[in-house]
Amino acid sequence: MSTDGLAQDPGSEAWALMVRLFLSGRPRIAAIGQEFDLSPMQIHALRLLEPGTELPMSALAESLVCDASNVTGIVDRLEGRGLIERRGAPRDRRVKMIAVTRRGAGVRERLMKRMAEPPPAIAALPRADQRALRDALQKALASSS
Amino acid sequence: MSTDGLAQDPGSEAWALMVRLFLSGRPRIAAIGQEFDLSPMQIHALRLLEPGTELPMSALAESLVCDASNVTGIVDRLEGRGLIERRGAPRDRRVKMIAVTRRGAGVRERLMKRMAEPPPAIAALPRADQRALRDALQKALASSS
DNA sequence: TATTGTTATACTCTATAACTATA
DNA sequence: TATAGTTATAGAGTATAACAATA
Repeated sequence: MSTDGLAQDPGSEAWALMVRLFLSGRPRIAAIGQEFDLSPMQIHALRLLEPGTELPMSALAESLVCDASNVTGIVDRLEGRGLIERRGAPRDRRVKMIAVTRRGAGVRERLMKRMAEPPPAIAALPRADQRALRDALQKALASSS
Repeated sequence: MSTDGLAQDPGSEAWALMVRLFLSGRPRIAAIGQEFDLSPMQIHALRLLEPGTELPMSALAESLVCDASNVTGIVDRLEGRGLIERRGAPRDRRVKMIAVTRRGAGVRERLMKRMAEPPPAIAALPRADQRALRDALQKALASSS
């Protein structure tokens, strides 16, 4: 007789806890988005555009894991607010390179700083536990990426 | 001279790694949704409706962290597919209780099982690290919830 | 011919406000 | 009058298909 049929091994248990942590953090993410008046996808796109670099629309679509046709609208709205801009590519006149504007870079930096703040559940954890968490995650991501 | 201005303390570093893990896992979540032809919010709603229990629309709205007006549509679509049903409440004829149907319970169980599978990065981790991860997360969530 | 980005279309999620039927 | 849920509306994300310009 199992209890609820889930979470047998420590890996699954850890994963279930991470999902819970993220679901409970949804309001916080939404609130940060409202602070900057940016939708989740706009945040995601801005995050990908490091100042001083350019990305073609196609690369943006791939990183955002959505169809290229959606990127047109996402870029339109960010460009409409002066946060990013479309530039022509030197070799191929079909492609458009996307880059943050100076204003966009400022917004991006403040936004990234807010997003980087760990949620209360993590921040309140004793340093030893934070380190254990960090080390295990570092190991996990080192192997996959 | 700092490296990139972020991730000073272990808590922030751990959080940044978790965000990375979740962002890299987006395609996987999207793929699971497609398998079942369910949108993220439909998945979330189905997850909340444990078989044998009922929830009023208002409770669903609160748990989904969205306006009550949205729940009407989300419930409409799940009900249209026969996965959940609206029932009258005994005392107050204004409220509608939501519950999974027998078919919905079957879909829900298969769905939850797929979602519970940890991503490769976690699954490939040595058991000792999985346990360290689980224990730290357990501690974090115990204090906040 | 093939590819990059756009447009057109249709569906889902989102919030706000106005509405109904109860209480 | 207050509350539970609905409807109306408008904006944003989503995929598919058709299209223009360029390769």
